[in-house]
Amino acid sequence: MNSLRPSLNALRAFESMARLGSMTLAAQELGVSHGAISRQVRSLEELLGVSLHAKQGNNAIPTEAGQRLAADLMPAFHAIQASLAQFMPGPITLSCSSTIMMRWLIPRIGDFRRLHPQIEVKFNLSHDRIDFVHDEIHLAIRNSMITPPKQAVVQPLMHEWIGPVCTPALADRLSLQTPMDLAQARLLQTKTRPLAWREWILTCGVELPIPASEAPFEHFYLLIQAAISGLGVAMVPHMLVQEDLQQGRLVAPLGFVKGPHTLQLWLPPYLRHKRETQTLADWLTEQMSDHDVPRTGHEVIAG
Amino acid sequence: MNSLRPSLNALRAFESMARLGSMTLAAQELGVSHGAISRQVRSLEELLGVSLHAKQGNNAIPTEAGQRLAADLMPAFHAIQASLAQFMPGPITLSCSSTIMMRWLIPRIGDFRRLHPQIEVKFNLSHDRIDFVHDEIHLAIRNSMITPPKQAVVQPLMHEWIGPVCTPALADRLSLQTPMDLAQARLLQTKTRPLAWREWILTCGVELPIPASEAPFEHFYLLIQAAISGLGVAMVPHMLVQEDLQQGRLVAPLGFVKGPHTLQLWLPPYLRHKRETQTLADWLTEQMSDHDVPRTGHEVIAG
DNA sequence: AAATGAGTGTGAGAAAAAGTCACAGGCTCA
DNA sequence: TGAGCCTGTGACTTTTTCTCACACTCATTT
Repeated sequence: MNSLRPSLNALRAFESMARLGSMTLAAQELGVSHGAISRQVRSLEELLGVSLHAKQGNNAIPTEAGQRLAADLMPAFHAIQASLAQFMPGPITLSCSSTIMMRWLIPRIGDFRRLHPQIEVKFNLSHDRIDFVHDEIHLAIRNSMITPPKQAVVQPLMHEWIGPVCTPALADRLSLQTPMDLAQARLLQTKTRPLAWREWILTCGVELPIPASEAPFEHFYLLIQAAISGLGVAMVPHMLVQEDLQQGRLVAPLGFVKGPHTLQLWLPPYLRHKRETQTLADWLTEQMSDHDVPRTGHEVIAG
Repeated sequence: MNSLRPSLNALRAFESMARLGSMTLAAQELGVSHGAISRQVRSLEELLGVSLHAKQGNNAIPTEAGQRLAADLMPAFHAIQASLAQFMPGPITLSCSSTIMMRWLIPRIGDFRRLHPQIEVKFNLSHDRIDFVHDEIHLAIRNSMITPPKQAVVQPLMHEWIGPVCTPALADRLSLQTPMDLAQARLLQTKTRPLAWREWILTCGVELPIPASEAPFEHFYLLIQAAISGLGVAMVPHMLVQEDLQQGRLVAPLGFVKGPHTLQLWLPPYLRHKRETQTLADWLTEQMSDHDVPRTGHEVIAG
């Protein structure tokens, strides 16, 4: 091989510059002065004998050749960064929706801390797609309606059981006994799951007009709080209101049915051997498995 | 990002060591002394806080953690190397079988040299799978029976027309007019295409015992030479004997049929924008297109 | 059992690479 | 037209990387 061997640092500097469209930003990202980037890029251009960037106004824009090179380098440096994640010290980060965090994880995480006091866990609140490498996330709990990043390892956690819940008083007032009795009720909604009622109605096969979307709540936990305050009937996954049902703050007179979605665990492949990550993944899987079985023998769980 | 930032050179040194299983070999690969590798690996281990290699006898073997890291780094450095290929000066390398080289390319390459005197072309003789990056190959002509590397861009070049050929004298002696007349003939074979006769027999739908494989030739061009010398009847692609047919050294009394294979051009994706590579690819495609149409209106070409 | 050969590890110092600083000069926008 | 950003660069410093030479370990041969 008579291969060209540009310095890896020069390639990284160029990649960063091309990606960020600015030497100054690249310098910040790499923790050096802008002059360092400028020199590295220039030395790379001299070695390759090609102009890789041009000054356009105040920005450094890659030329066409530069764009091609950068496009090839980007995934490579991304992969290198990812490969180091397994050795990164410090807390491991679990990404989940704020609702799961508030209503499911916080009540249970103490158990994990007790079992594994040496593993520090951080949280990232999000319910959508993420960049595992950039955001330094180790695990993510996601609804199956979100498409996972293509390299992610996806493990099923539990089926989602959904049903309408409200305060005992409201259930009484509406004399909630069949789905039809909901016609009188105020049906509460969330922005994050606008199809919740429709999905339940389809799954149950009941005849009920799909409720108009009046002032949906931003988050599931606000919706649940509203239901607890007696504002109306909420369509929620069973796992989020288990405690409220036990304590009698909420009732589910129509029970729960297996909804169309599942909860999944996403795991970036380069962390599949990191011990702490696996420990947390195993614990989550075990905890979730409690929710996966209806509490009665039937498909419908009595609230 | 509090990211760990080991030096890229240390990562490359480690990757090379892990891949080659030896610091000395890694040092040779990277053009430095073995001491340099030893230091780089040690500094990486200290930074990550993990032992990445162990001395086993006289070799440096990666630990399990080391193997995981190396497995992630390997494709990344491979990609970086590949990304540079488009800027590599010097000749472009075309890989093809020695037979295509001898009987198709050599007679025609002068035309390319005339059209593009500034593009220097080198040849790599091989008819099997290749490593584009390691062997620094820009283009490969391959039969469709070979599976391309998964990232390669594959372009069809031409259908392969196959048929039996021999000297005019032998054709006379056998009074070759129908496939059945071949029953008396000595049917020549090659190691590189043991199924040639069977494929032709199947394609034509004739009834002919598949010939026993006696002393097959190593290469197609030896087979053709044998046919020219009157040793027997060879089953060959039309493109390889075009000239011999024109000059009357060989005849094809049974014509040619479209065989089950095609010729393809393989192109590594990171070179799809290198101008010289594209120029050669276009020329090859154009030259080959002449062979893709039978010279009569029928499926069978008269020799 | 000692010698040999092939490999890795390391201290001291040399060489090379990368970076800093400070200033020059260009562009944009109000 | 001048403030605010940006990139480019000469001179110099700092950091990284490498070499060399020798120590040491292991496996194999004599």
